[in-house]
Amino acid sequence: MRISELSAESGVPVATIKYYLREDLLPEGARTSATQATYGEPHIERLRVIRALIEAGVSVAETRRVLAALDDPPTSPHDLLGAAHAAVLPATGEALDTAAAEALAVRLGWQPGMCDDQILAGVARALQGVQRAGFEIPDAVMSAYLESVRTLARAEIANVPTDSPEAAVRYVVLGSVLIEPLLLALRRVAEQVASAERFGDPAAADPEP
Amino acid sequence: MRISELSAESGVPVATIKYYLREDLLPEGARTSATQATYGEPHIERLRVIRALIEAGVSVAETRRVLAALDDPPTSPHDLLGAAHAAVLPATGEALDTAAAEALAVRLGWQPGMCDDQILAGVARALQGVQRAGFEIPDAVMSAYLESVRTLARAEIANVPTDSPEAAVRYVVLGSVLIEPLLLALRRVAEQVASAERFGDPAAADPEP
DNA sequence: CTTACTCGATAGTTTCACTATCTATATTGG
DNA sequence: CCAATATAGATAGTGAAACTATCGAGTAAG
Repeated sequence: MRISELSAESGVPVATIKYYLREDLLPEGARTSATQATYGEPHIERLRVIRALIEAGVSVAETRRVLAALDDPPTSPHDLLGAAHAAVLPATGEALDTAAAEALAVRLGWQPGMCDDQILAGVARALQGVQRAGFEIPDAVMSAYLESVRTLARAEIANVPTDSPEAAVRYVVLGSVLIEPLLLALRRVAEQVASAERFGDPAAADPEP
Repeated sequence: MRISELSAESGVPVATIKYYLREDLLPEGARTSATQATYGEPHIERLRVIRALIEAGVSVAETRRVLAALDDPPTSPHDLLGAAHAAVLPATGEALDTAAAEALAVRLGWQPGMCDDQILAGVARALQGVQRAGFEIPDAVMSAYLESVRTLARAEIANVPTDSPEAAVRYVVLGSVLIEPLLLALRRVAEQVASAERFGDPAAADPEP
C-alpha cells in the first residue's frame, strides 16, 4: 500500500501522515527505494489509535509516549499501567501540597511507594485548583468520589485480559486514556438524571403535543 | 485597588488582567476618570475562579460561558446544571451514532427529553473515539462505570446547598467543571492500587534499607 | 511639574497541530 | 523510452489560542 492509499483508507491526509511519521507516531513503511515505501494493515490500525487519542484531547507528545508504552511494554502489568499514566501526566512544575492528596490516596488503599509520585501529584494539582477557586467539596460527596472510583478501578483491573500479553497492553494503556472522556460524559448524564429526580423538572415528563 | 495592586494580590500579570477584561471574563473596575479605575475583592475572587478554570483545561471561550452561568443563573437548579454543562461542551460538528449513547443513558435512568442533546452527544462522541481505536469495553466494566457514575452524581446532587441561591449556583456550576480533573486523578490512583492488589507488585511492599 | 501609573488599542510572541511547497528521484502507462 | 504522476524528505507557512509587549494620551502623587 502506498502512502496515498493509506491516506484514502484511513481518512487522514497525506500531509498529516507525513507529519506523524516525522513525529515518530507512525513507523516508517517498508522501503522499496530511496523515495518509495509501502505500508500495511498495522499502519492503518496505528493511525486509528493515533486519531482516537488525539481526538480525545491527548497531545502529540503524550500520544508518542502512550504509543511507546504500547510498543515496548514493561514486563509487569503494574509497571505497564504506571507507564500509561505517566505518559499523559505533565511534569510537575510548581511545588504542591501532597499531604491532602496522600490522605485521599490512603482512603483508596494506597500505601507509600505504591505508585509514581506523578500520579499523586495529579491529585494534589486537581485539589489545588478546586480549592483556589474557593470551592468546598462536602465530605459526603468526597466519600462518594472515593467509593465510586475504587469500584470502577477494581472492575477495570479485574478485567485485564490475561490470555495474550498484547491484549493486556492494549487494554491497560488505551483503557486508562481513552475512557476518560467517556467517564466525564457519563457523569454529566448521571448528574442531569439525578437533578431531574431531585428537582422534578417538568420538562422531564413526556410532553404531549 | 488599582490594577497593579490587583495584579500583585492575585499573582496574575497586568497584561493578562487587561486581556481578561477585553475578553469579558472580568468586569470593569469602578471608573474614577477616563484612564483610571479601581477594583475590589470581587475582582480578586473572580480572578481566582478564572485561573482555576483555565488551569483545569477550560478554554477562555468556555470559561466565559461558565462565568455567564454563574452571573446570570437560570431560575431552576435543573436548568442551571444544563447551562453549566452546555458551557463546556463543544458544538457537535459531525453526525454521531446516538443510539448506543442513549442505551447507556437509559441505564442511568435517563428518559427522552430529560436533558440537552449536547450532553448525550458527548457520550456518543466519547464512545465513537473508544470504538474507532478498536477498543472493547467489557460488559462488567461498563456496568461498573454506570453504577459508579450514578452513585457519584446522586451524592453530588443530594448535596446541592439549598440555603442560599448563590451557594447553589457556585456549587453546581463550579462543581461540574472543576471536579473533572480530580476525578480523573483519583481514578488513576485507584487503578494503581487495584493493580498492586491484583498483580502484587513487590515495590508496593515497604522497602527496608 | 515631573515621574510613575493607567486605559485602550494594536501588534507581537509562543505553542501546537497541521498544511503546503519544493526538489530529486521513482514508477507507470502509452 | 519518455512524459505524466507519485513519493520521500526537507523546509516553510498557516490558523487558532492564550497570552505579552508597546504606544499614545490622559491622570495622580510627591
